Amino acid sequence: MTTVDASPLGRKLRAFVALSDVEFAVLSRLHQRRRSFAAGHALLHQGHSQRSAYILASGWACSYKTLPTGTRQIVDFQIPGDILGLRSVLLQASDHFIEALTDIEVSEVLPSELFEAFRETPRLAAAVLWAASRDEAVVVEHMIDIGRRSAEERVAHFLLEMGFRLSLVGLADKTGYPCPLSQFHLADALGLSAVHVNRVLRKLREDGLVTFRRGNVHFDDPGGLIAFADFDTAYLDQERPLLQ
Amino acid sequence: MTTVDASPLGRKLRAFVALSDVEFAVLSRLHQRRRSFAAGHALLHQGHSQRSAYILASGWACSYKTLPTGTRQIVDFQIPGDILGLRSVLLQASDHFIEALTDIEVSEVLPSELFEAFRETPRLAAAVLWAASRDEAVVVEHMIDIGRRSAEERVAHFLLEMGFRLSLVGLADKTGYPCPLSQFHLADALGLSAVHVNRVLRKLREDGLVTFRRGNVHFDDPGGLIAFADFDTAYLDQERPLLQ
DNA sequence: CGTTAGTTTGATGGTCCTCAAGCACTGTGG
DNA sequence: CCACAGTGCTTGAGGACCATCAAACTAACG
Repeated sequence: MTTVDASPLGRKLRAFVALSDVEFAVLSRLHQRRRSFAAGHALLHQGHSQRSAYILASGWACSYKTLPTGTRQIVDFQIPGDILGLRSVLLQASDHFIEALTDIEVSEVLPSELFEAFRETPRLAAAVLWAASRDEAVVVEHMIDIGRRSAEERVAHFLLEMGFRLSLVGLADKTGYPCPLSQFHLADALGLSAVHVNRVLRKLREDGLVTFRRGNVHFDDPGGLIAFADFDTAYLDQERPLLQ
Repeated sequence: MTTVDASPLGRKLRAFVALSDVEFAVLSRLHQRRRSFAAGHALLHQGHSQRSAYILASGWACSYKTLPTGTRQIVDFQIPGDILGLRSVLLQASDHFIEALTDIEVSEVLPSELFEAFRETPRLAAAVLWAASRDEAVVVEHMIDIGRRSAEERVAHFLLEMGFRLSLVGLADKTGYPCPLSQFHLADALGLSAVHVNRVLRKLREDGLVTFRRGNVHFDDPGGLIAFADFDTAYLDQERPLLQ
């Protein structure tokens, strides 16, 4: 059972359902096939039909789509405890790319194993559906960022969101977190140009709100930043299990 | 069984799993509690904890979030066959609003019924997860629209997407479809101002690509529009059931 | 026939993009 | 030990795209 206890995914799912011993065991089995990938490795190609999903154990990844013009849109970043490629198991073909941003460790899950696990323990299916819903909520908030917030609010909101998500798996505290993203990554995620991201980061730093530098995010004025970005954790919240 | 056969949701889910008689019966049961709402009725309030999900039988709805500045971002439009408020059943509280755009008919589904259905027929859970994944793919494409496409491409892409989705439930053909949206709706969905939407629609009409007027979308040059918008149906596709 | 919601068009300006060039840091090979 | 390249960061100048403000117009409806 320690395997699951130690896994970020187990921790996440337990926030939604109180998992029984049997369900724990089934979840453990999904963690069997451990693999490592180097930074830059593509786990999933747009347009290919896909065999596996992955549970991210350590490192950062990102999912993105590309346009014929060569620009790309990063849809979301994945951190430990997140499931990679769930959608591409269920849909016919992958409609996006997934790439390791750092060296990562994952558990590979075959579609058959996933469906078999659902068949055995429907509550686990509900829990995975919950996790997928939460991911969608993140994507939606991301869309609000791009559609209706100014560049400055957008960057502030995004840095806070990643901080909150990382803190749920013990990878951030209130002062900040290590962050492997370049300004180009931020630009591609937030629908901005890298040049403008740079200017915005400078502004936020000069205003004493947040410092993004040398692979680290430091919240200089957490309260001020939260107020400025209108950051509300409701869409990320998980206070107590919903299903007993 | 005719109930399910006739329901747009049944049609949608059968594209993913070949449903057995038992699964059909469970799905029928979810359609029992039929209700009607008038245009403008709010089915779901941001911040409230939610009791029910709804399966949309007829009419249009939309989900959106609001910002303190008073602006709003429409996340997606729902058409017959779509599930409303699934996320708010699973997450603690609703993080968005859902509103009827036209008079609508829905089947109300209580969370307990949904979980019970999952327990009885895990394949139905997988099918619902598939439907949720597809909805997320739509939201993601929507994000690409806002983040990386010009206003003109964005409007063109959106009109094509709705056409394709509607055609899957028999509410559109290649020449166009009836559409209850105002230019304000388009603006709120696409991250534009209503004034600019108007100018873009005029341009698309003058270029002979598509006409949006008096509650109707008419594709004047479907091929040209698809090319212009770089529209690829991959993310919406459902050619054959994945699970036999 | 007044009211209201939605559409259309014009004028002005701000946000953010693009292009361009210089800087800082890191690792590599001569 | 020092070019040198590569990657990412920084700053400037000019301009495009789209927002905002404002006002007239149309259609529907009581």
